[in-house]
Amino acid sequence: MTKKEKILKSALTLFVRDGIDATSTARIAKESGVASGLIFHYFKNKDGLVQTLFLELKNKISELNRTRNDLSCFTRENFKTMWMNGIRSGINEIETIRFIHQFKYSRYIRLEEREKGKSFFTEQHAYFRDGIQKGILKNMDVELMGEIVFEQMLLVITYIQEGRGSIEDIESYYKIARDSIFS
Amino acid sequence: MTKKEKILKSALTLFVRDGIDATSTARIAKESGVASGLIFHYFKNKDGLVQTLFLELKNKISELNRTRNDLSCFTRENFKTMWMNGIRSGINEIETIRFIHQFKYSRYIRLEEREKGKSFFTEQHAYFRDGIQKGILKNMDVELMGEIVFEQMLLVITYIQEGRGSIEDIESYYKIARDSIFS
Amino acid sequence: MTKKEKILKSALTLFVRDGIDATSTARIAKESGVASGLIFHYFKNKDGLVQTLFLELKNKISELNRTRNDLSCFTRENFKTMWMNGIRSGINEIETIRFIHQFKYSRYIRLEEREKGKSFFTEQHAYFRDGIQKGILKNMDVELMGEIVFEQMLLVITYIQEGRGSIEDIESYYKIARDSIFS
Amino acid sequence: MTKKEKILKSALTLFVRDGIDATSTARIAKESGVASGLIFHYFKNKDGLVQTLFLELKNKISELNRTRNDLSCFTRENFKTMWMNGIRSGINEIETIRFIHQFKYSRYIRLEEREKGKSFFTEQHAYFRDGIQKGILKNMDVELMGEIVFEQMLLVITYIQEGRGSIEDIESYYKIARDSIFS
DNA sequence: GATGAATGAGTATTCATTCAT
DNA sequence: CATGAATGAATACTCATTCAT
Repeated sequence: MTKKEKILKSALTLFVRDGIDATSTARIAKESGVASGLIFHYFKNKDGLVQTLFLELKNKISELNRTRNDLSCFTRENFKTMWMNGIRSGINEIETIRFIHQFKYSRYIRLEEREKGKSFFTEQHAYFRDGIQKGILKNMDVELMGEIVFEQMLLVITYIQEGRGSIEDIESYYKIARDSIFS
Repeated sequence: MTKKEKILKSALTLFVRDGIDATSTARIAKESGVASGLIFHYFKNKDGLVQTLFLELKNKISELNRTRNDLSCFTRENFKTMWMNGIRSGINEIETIRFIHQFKYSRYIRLEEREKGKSFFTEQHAYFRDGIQKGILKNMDVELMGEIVFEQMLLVITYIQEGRGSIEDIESYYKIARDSIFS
Repeated sequence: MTKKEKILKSALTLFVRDGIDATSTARIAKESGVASGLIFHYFKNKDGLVQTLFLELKNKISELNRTRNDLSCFTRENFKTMWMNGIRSGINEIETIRFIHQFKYSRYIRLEEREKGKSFFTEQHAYFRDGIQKGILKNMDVELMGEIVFEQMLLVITYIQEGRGSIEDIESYYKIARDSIFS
Repeated sequence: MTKKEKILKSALTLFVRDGIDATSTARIAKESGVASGLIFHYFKNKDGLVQTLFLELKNKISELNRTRNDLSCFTRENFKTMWMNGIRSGINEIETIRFIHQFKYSRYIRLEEREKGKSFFTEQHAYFRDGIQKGILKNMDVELMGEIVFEQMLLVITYIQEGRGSIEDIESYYKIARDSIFS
C-alpha cells in the first residue's frame, strides 16, 4: 500500500468512527504512519482529501454495481438481484456506506455534488424510467425514487450490521423496498 | 424572548445551516446578542446546549403529534391523517426536522438516546403493533418500521421544501409510505 | 454561623485543598451555600477575601499563643512548652497552618506583609533577643531564627499529620529545634 | 538555544516571578518569542511543561551534587563541604531552587513525585544512614532529616539572596544545620 | 517524495466582577 | 442583606496549513 493509500484508508476509518469534522489531519497522519505534511502534498487541503475519498468510494461502488448487475433494461428480477447485491456488499463495506451517507449530509458536499450524491442510483435513472414506462414502477420522479430506495437500503444494512435483524430475513426486507415503488 | 430562548433559537438556526461541529459557541452568542459566557451559565457546555435543544424540540413534536392524532388504535384512516399532518408540520418546521435528523447521525447523540431518537414514532410502537395484529401492516419489527417511515417522511419534506415537488402531490407520496408497510 | 463566616470557612477548606488560584469565587459561593455576588458584598474582591482570611487566622493563632504561653522572659522551659503547644495545636488546626504557609509563598502576599508573615514569632522577636542575651540562644538574627523554627514546626506537623511519625516521639523532634538554635 | 530550550527558560523565569498558576502559556510563548502553539508541540499540555522543567532541573542538581561531593561514606568534613557547596550553588541558581520549592508545594506535583521531591537528598538517604550508624547523626528518620536540612538551606539561600545576611557568615549558618541533626 | 518544526487564528470554557431586583 | 443573571477578557489547547530541509 502506498502512503497515499494509507492516508485514504485511515481517513475513511476515522471519519466514520468519529465524524469528519472531529477528525484532525494530524490524527489521520499519525494513524497512517506518515508525516503530517504529506497529506498536503497529495491533497490540496483537508477538503481535497474528503472530496477525493468520496469520489474514489463512489466510483468503486458504481463500478461494482455496473459489473454485477445488468441495468440496460428494467425487470422485476434484475431489480431484486441488484437490491440484494447492494445489501450484501453494503454489509461487507459498511465503512464505505457510512462515509457516503455522512458525506451527503455534511457541509463538505458541494452543491454540484449534492444531487449526484443523493443516490447510488444516479446513473440508473434511465433504468428506473424504463421500469415506469413498462408499468412496473409507480409513475413518480426517478430522483426521489432513487433516494427512497437508497435510504431504505441504508437502514436495512445498519439494522443487520447492528445485529438487530438477520440477513436471512432479507426477503422480507426486500418486500418493503419493492412495495414502496412498484405500482 | 428571554436570553436563554434567544440562545436556543440562534443555535438551532446555525446548527442546521452550518452543522453542529462547525458552529462555534462564540458564533451562537454573537447571533443571539448575548455575552459568550452566558451560554455556559445556562448550559453546562456545548454538548449540554445541543442535548437541551434536542430534547425541547423532540418534546414539542411529540406533544403536537399526541394532541393532533388519535393513536389509541390503528386504522387505515388515522395512519394517513397522521402521516399527512407530519408532512405538513414538517414543512413548516423544517429547521426542527433537519436538526433532529442531523443530531441523530452526529457524535452528540448518546447511546441511550440513539434507540429512542431513531424515530418520531418511538412512543407509537404500540400503535404499529396494533396495526400488525389487525393484519393491516406487514408483520415486521416495529422499530425498523418506524425508522423507515420517518426517513421517508424526511425525504419527502426535503423534496417539497427544495421546490422539487409540490405539496399538492402529497397523495402520491403517501402511497409510497403506505405500500412500504401495509401488507 | 453567619453567611460571612460560612464564606470564610469554605474558602479556607478549598484554598488548602486545591490552592488559592485554583479555587474560584463561584466554587466558594456554592460550597458555602450563598449567592456568588455576596462574596463581593462582604469583601472588595477575591484578594480582599484572601487577605481577610489570612489576617483572621493569624490573629487567632497569635492570641492563642499569647494566652497559652508566657513570653515575657525566655527560659529553656517555656520555650519547650511553647514549641510543644505549637505542634499540638498545629495538628488540630492543620488547615489554618497549611493556609498560612501557602499564603506566605503565594503572589497574594503583599510586600508589607511578607516580613511580618514569615513567622508565628513575629511578635516574639523580643523573646528571642532575651534568650540570646541570656546566652541560651545562638547569637544570630532573630528573624532568621524565627523562620527556621517555624519551618521546622511545619515539617514536623506535616510529618505527624501524614502518619509518617507519631506524636509520641515529640520529644525527639523537639531536640532538633532546640539544638538548631540553642548555643 | 533551540526554541524548546527558550520555552523552558522563559517558563522558569516567569514561574518563579509570578507563580505557576498565574503564568499563562501565552505569556511564556511571547516571552520566549515563539508561537503559542509550539508549547503544545513539544509538551503535551501546561502540566507536561511544568513536569519536564522540574525533572530537568532536578537532574541538573542531582548531577552537580554527585560530581562535586563524595557521598559514599558520611564524615563530618564531607557533610560540611556538601552543605556549603549547596548554599553556594543555590545562590547562583536561585531560580532553580525557587522553582523546585514552589513546585513541591503546588498542585502540579504528583503523589508519586511528592516523596522523591521533598529533598535534594533523596538519593542520599544511605549517606545519612551511614552517619547515624557511625553515631555522628541523631537517630531519626532519614527522610525527615533530609527535608529539614533542605528547608533550612532554602531559608539561608533566600536570606542571603535578599541581602539580609552575608555569605561571609556562612560558617554560622552552617552551625544551625549541623546542630539540628548531629547527635 | 517525505519530514516534522513552526505558525497563529480559532475553540470551548472559566472566572472575577457588576448590577438590577 | 442577598440573589443570580449577565458580562467579556483571559485561558489552555487544537488545528489546518506552510515550508525549510
